[in-house]
Amino acid sequence: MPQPSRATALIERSPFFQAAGPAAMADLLRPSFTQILPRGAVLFEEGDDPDFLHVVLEGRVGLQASVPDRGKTMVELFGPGELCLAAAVVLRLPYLATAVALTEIRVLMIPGEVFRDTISRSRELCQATTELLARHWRLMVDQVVDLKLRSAEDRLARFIARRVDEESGTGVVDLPEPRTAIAARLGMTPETLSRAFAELERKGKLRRGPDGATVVPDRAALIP
Amino acid sequence: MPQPSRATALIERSPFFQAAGPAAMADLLRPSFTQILPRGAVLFEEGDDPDFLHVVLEGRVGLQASVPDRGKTMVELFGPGELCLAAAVVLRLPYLATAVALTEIRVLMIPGEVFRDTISRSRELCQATTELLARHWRLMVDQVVDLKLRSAEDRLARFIARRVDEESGTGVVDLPEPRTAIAARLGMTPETLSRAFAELERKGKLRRGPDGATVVPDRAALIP
DNA sequence: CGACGTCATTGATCTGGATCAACGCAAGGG
DNA sequence: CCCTTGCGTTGATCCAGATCAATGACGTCG
Repeated sequence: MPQPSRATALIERSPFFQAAGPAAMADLLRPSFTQILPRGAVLFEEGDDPDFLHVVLEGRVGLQASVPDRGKTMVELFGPGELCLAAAVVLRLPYLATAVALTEIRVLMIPGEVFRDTISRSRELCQATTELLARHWRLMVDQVVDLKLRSAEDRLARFIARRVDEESGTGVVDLPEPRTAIAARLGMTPETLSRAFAELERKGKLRRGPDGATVVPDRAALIP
Repeated sequence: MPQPSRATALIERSPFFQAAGPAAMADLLRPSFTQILPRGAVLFEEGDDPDFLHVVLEGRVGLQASVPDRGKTMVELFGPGELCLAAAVVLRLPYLATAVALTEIRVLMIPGEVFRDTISRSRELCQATTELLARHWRLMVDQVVDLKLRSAEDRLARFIARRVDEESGTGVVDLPEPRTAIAARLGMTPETLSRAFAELERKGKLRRGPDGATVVPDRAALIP
């Protein structure tokens, strides 16, 4: 059995598993396992049936949607502690997007059947799921508002500011996912992303750290 | 008691109340009431606490978000049978958008406390809510993909096509909400919306009916 | 009934970001 | 060690859609 202790340590903190309660959590974890996948690996593809609920333990996963003739975009990025695509699993409906590992990742795989069974036994888990989906809905609302009302530069600034919170404290953020993925998530081309970075640096809102790391001198100045 | 029969008739069909089951439905409806509001009325405002869960019975409600200095957009439109903003009610968190009546409307008002109590008593209702939110999340994903990958004209075409389904059958769609609201929902200006309509008519994908109604000769030809 | 405010349409112009095109530079791979 | 191959950056140009401006079509109210 590959390090169940590390997996639980990471997810115990997450508000979702907190709300689900220890009993349901144990039920979910018993038949689950973790997997390590290289950058570029595909967790599942558009049209697949949702056999597993994936919980990101390390690295980043991107949810990629595509439209024939019009290319692909990144709908959402998931980091450590986040579950991707509860929606499809809950609805027992095929995924409508593809999940790709944007870095090397460690994921917890919870069998879909187990998740659905546990939901219909545990009231806490059901409510935790409801709240999780409610939060996810709000995130998508934010993204829609961003796309409709904010400029490319503002979108990038806010994206980085959110990462500062997550890694709370030091103004050093790392953006381990490829630029193309960030650009797609923010609804712009890699070229525009590159220019937005340059502009934020020029304005002193950002500095380029020693390795590739991004340094935010003043988080408040970043959010427009 | 103001026509409870008409209210139930309308919502009994909705997949949400179907899934919730008759018992939970009755619990929800007993302390609820309907209200009739004129176009332009505000159901709740950004920052308000969610005291009610609103179910649209007739007319259209728009969910409007605003960003200081950058104006407002319409995040989503809700029609008959749809519940707006389960998310805030579930999370007991202030609304992050404003709901406006885009036409004269009839809404069912379910007290937030009642909804939350019933959820924690009825497994079916909890699961129905989870599935509702999962579907809503998917709708927002669709909207994000639309905004990122499709042209203004395509977005309008798809918007109308969806209405054809809802009113299934005749190719006559009515768009009772003001053009400005549709434009905002689709992420474009009223001017661009107007030109998109003109272009679809020019291509024969749309015809202007006797009154202001929109006629779709061939739904399949509309979806790009 | 006429004045006015609101909203849709149409035309002319402007611009943010896309597209097209090099180029630099690290990481494999022979 | 050199030669790919794939990203990210930078520069030049283009275009979908925004913005600005004017006109028309209704309702509503004095």
